Amino acid sequence: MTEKQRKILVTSALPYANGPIHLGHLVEYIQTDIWTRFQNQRGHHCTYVCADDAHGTPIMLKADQMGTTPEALINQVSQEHQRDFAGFMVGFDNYYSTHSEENKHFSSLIYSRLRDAGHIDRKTITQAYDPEKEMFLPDRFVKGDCPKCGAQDQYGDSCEVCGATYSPIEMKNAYSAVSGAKPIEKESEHYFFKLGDFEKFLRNWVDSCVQEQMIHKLNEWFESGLQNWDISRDAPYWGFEIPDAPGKYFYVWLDAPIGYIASFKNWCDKNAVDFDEYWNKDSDTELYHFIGKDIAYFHTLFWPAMLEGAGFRIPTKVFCHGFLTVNGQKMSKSRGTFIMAETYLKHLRPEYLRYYFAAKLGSGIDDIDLSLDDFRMRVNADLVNKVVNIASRCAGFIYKKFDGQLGSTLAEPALYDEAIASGELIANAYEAREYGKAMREIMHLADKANQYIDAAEPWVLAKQEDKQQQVQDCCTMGINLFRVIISYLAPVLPQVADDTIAFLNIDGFAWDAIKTPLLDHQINKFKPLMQRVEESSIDAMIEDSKATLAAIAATTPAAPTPTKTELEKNPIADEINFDDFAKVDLRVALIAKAEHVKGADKLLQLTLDIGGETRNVFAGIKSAYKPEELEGKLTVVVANLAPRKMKFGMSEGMVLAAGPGGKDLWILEPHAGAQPGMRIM
RNA sequence: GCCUCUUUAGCUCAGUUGGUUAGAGCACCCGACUCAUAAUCGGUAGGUCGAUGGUUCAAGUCCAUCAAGAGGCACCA
Repeated sequence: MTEKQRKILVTSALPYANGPIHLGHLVEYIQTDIWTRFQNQRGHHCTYVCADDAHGTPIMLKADQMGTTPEALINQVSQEHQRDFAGFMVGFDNYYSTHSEENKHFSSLIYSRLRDAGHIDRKTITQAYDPEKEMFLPDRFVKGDCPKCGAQDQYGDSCEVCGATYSPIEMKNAYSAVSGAKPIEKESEHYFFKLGDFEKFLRNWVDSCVQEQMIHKLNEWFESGLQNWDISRDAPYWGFEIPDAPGKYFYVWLDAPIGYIASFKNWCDKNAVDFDEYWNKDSDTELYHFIGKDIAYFHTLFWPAMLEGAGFRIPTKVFCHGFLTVNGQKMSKSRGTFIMAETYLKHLRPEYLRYYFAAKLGSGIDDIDLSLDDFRMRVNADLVNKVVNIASRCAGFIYKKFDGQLGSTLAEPALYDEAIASGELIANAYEAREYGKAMREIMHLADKANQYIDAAEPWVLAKQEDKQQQVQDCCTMGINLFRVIISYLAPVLPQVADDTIAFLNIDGFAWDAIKTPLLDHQINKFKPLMQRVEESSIDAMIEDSKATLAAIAATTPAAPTPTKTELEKNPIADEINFDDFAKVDLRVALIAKAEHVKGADKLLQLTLDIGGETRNVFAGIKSAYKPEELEGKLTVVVANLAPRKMKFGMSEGMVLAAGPGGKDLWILEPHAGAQPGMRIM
């Protein structure tokens, strides 16, 4: 490599310390980890730091709810997070917490520098206040009825039903989601960061430092004007107290990105690295932040402005990625597709997901989809059937016939050169975060290798006494191609890479090492490097996910919710297509006869006329209707429901009714004019 | 409501600044092979590039409108 060694610091967004890591989070950590491993493999000095985002109202309240302290909560969550990241082989150089001395120091330092430079303003604002809990309420902790459409139980900032936005003060029947008390308005002085001071700087910065797609978004923000940013919160608040303002605390988003600095500083102190070289204003090191597109505002506006204003270096680039959908839809708890990292790891190997994400990731901000069937087939086909197979089919000959000794020449040097030559293309793709492109290129090489072995036919040669040398040579060729391919895949598959190092008896996978082929070299016995993804494992993971989430829901204390809409009590079922609906044959039915059933507490026996056919149906509506109220009326029946044998006879259909039960039960009745037997569509 | 992104073969995705018969992998079907974790190799087949208009000698590629999906709209985290 002619390139000089770069010094790079990368970060992933700090996960919030009030919940577990799920597969959506992992898109980012895996993306960043692959990039970091790639850079180091290339011989650069790339450091990857992260931390838990450990402050804010939600953590304070959750700890309160659980009867513990915020410190205890964030310590526990931090351990879980680190366990999950380690499980997915996300190799942070340092994983820290925003609740640290370093972070307190840098938060105060940056704040004071901004204040001294005149970038901090103070203003008194009116906010919702919970008189019972004696605390100010963030908008999302106020609930009530939408002032525009009247929808019940909406959040304090916007209505999910009509889409209106408003202030919690405007809501009707507002209540605190914390205590249930009626919030009052209360004034308080807040501290503001004057983002507008940096507009010119930011407009400049943006052009070179974010993806093209993000520039549109940022321009939109510029057009609508940069507003001052409220960076203070009143006690009680879980965070750092503002140095010159007792009772005021830094808003969690002020100290969160500073956590990048703090985590790095913590690592520098432990490893005797020069912190200033990386963070001084004139630093020539590189700094990259990998983030989700949802937090772009903070990382592309507030964050560079804060750094600029406080005299630190600014990020080289901010890389945004999209969100994860599962089977084409948002992750869903009821569908079992809201999969926690921990749950995944109980059933599947982390590298499967690392590869699948890599195969789908590009440099853009598009969402990526985890299609579980595709996941299984893709991983099996690419990694097991293609890549690992190369070693598997060559190693046996080398080990059995030649004592594990590779030959002294490459049978097909042109093919090897071609594989080496594509390294540049692959490296460029990794560098540009076009992992999908890199994976395609690598798989193309794997195809070439399998084609080569097929054409060389070592299994035929092996049967001929005078062709033994050719067997050794062509398998040596195959093993060398395998080594090249695994070298290219090493950032994505760290464990496979390590196992391959042991198998091939080599030092490692420095990027340029493969330029020298492995000849006259002793290798070890081949052990399967990766097993197939089984459909049953995926099914088990989904089931486990559902069970895990149900268990969590059961142990989480319900927040006070005075009123619930019908939809909240009983959410709409998963979407079906028309064909699914058409399977249900609904018919207008005339209740020809209705009578009590002897010995039944809840049932009425109905004789239904569905136009030329009568049905006997037992309906559990005795608590709400008298037989004489029903006779002669029309209703709706599911006509193709399988008959069910009941204690009192066969029930040949089901009458449709709504309501929770008891007296509150209402059967459906079509408008006048409908005729028995008509199909309802 | 405003905005961003996505929509290409059954599935998952590529398609550079608009230019000859739209590509890959997987799945399917046919054939070959048996070294390999029932892997591999060859071949066939499969698309009016979300819809409708428009610009152009020429559009998957540009413009407009519409539809579907994901997401954002900061003083929420």
